[in-house]
Amino acid sequence: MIEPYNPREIERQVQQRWSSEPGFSRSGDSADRFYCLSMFPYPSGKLHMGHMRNYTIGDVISRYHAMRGRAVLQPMGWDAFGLPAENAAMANGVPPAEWTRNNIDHMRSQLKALGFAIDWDRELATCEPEYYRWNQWLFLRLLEQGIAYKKTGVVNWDPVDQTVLANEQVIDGRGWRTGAVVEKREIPMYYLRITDYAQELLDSLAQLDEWPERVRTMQANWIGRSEGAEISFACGQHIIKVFTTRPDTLMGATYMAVAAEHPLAREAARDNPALAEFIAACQHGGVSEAEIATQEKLGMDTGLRAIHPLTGAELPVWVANYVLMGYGEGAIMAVPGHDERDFEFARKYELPIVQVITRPDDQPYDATKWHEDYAGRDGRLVNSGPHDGLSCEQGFEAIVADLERQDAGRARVQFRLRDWGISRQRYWGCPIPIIHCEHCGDVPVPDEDLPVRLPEDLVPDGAGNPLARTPEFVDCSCPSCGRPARRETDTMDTFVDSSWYFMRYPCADNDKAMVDQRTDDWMPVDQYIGGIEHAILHLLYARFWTKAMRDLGLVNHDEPFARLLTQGMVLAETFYREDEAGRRTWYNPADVDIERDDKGRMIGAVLRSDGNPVLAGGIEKMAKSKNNGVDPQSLIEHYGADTVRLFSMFAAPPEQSLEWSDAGVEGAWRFLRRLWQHCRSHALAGAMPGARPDGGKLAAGGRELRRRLHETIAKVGDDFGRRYTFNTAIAAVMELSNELQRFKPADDNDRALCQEAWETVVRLIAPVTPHIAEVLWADLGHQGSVFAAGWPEVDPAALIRDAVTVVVQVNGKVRARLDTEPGSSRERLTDLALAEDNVARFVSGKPVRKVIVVPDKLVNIVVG
RNA sequence: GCCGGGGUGGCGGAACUGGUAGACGCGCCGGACUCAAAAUCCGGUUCCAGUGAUGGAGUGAGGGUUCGAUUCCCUCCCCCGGCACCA
Repeated sequence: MIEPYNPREIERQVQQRWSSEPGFSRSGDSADRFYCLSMFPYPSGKLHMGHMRNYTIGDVISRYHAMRGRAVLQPMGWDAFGLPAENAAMANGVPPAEWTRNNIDHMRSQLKALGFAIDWDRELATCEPEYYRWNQWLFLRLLEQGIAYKKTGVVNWDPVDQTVLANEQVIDGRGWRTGAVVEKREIPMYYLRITDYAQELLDSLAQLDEWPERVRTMQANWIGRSEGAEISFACGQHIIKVFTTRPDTLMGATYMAVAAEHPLAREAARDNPALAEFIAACQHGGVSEAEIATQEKLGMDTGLRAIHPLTGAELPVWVANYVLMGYGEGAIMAVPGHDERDFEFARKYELPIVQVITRPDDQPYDATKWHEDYAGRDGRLVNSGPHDGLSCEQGFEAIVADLERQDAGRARVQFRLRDWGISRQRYWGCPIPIIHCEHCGDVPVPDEDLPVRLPEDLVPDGAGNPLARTPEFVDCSCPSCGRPARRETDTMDTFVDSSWYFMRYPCADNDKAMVDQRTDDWMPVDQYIGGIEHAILHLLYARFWTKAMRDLGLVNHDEPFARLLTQGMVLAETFYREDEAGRRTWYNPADVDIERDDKGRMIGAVLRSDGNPVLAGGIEKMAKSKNNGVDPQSLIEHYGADTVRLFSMFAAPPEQSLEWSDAGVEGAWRFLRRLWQHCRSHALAGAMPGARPDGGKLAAGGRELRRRLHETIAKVGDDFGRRYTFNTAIAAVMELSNELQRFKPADDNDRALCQEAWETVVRLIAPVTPHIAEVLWADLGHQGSVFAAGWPEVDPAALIRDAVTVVVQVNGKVRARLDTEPGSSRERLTDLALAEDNVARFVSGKPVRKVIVVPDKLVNIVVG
């Protein structure tokens, strides 16, 4: 009698064994190292499905490489600073530190229950002084290098709460708590000169050939290198500097536009109340690019006039809300004839539009309607005086040369990328180690005084930074002159914390240095896994930080992540009811029963508790707001970790979004139970560990099974090691297992085949469902961990086929299939194909014009 | 608005280099077992026509290249991610 599959019991036992004997080597001594890193989680309270999926992917890859004999490092930590802890504090009055640490404890135990082979000795949390002191230390080094510097920046200001808001706290231009119209406000902040690295960050994307192409494209577009010219326009005593990618259209410039924050706009507003009012109005609304790009284009004439550097013509200078102070020079030369935004603006304010580039086929220029080709570079210059007739490229060169002669401009490269503002006016973050002294200015905290510790007992209330109201933190003496001084109360962007945590894991116990030799030994990360939502910011900052550390001589690699896998989101069905006012109440899918028609289509759904209907709201990302989150914890308790891991790897390839399905989990559970039953019944009949069949003595069925077995080894190894398509790997193991379960051994040689096959199935599935694999491996007669047993080898002799199926098409449509010996000649395949009745039917009476043969695969007969 | 990705049966997905569309799983239908139900096992399952052999249609829509297109090219529609202070 085989005892039933009881995951709770076996997972507990196996995890206990792993805690003393992890099953695979993590020592850093091996030359063949593999650093497998998953993005560390924000400790929000409990593990969600996205985490579960992310870390399962990492664990599968780690365990696969361990079975291949590599020393694997798979660490875990906590991205523990950030806004949600402050929000929780406001809601419950609990200090962020306490809330965060409780969450970490809970989530750590959840990760352990999932059986991830994490090296917990290296755990770190960014809110611990032992970690963030090195943020501060490196910041001071960057300050010495001039990479860190101070300037003003624009933030969202809530005039009621008197506080700076994050972009996500601005909803339709209003503060989330107060509903007050948000204003833009300029404040001093610290920046990092990531733009100094823009060219290298762009160039070295080319060496990241194991990153998804789309991530590299997004980063390249984000960095946004453009070649153009810097041009100076005289405006009274002032010079307006602009950057343009189209100096060839300079003769079409009909006005200038400056940002509302531009010094010239402010000066012009001093004695122009209407303009001052307009500039003030431009301060309303949030600072995010999406908000600015979608707002209506507005502008006002400053009354100032700039001089065109080549023609001497007077150009009106406008203030326009579509010009960004943060990009280029905060001013543009407007060429409405050939720039869509300028065209729209010029039409609206009736500014002149001049064509200076011809259209394709010399079509006439229509200044009443924008055409796509206006922005093209294929035409020739017109209305451009001496440059008429030049191509855009030649015009570019000629006009830049003119400008250089007059000292009014030069060719220049401009990046879209802006310097990284790291100051945050928030409590729960890493303090910026600066002391403000009335006499000495901004003084760095001396290294020996690091870390500047964040007080952990404060509770934010939404109105400003509580640090600023804490004299014990703020009041200090100047390190330079010793007189009373004030400590900086801004903290660092949490992207700083996450820009180097992966370099700390290898040396997490070092309290003397930020990184040491072990960091160089393990870096770069061989495989990094995380959400696609981090494709730009986090990954770009981490790349920059790595290069900055390299230039300080701290590490010797250029790029932190050799290979990147970006996982998709986890989605679930949503259900709701609507009251008379149109307000929706959302119900968790776990509490809803689905009604189906006889084809399995959903025709309705009812709430289990009251039996009344609910409406389906479509499939959406799991979120609190839609109450469609499925809790991994309850599933683990019900089915065990292996089932949940198996389903999440099986339901979709990792890069795609994953639609959660309880029925699908049930299917994964059934598979594991069948595996358990059949594998154990084989073992019970007499395990023969390590036995292998004599291939020559197998009957046709056995040979077929053995061929499938070895094909599956090759397929699964490729899927785990190269393609990372865990879903197809699992499907292949399922197919093999189904076939094996149907196979009835006739003699001892067949039983040896069964032993080989079960040992293989268990090892192939082990990275995904490690607990059941360990137990079945022991049942098959083996001592020690399945992860120490190594990955199965493909026997090439087993792969040889007796027959192949060749498809026969007539004019591209399948008309027959041939079972034939492999390696048949073109002629033989053609003859066999034409001899098929159904093929003859479609060929008869028509001349054969062509026959295409793909050996062992396909014959296509083209007739008529 | 800008940048990036996606769209295949009732559902999740497979088809890796242009060569059998729908592997595997779910759901559904039928059967076995059972006093009965659950569980389990066996069979069927893209749609339309046909008892069947088979035929026709079919990978968001439209067009193109090709002997052959889910795959390559063009136009369009819809959904999702990012947009620098969510992480």
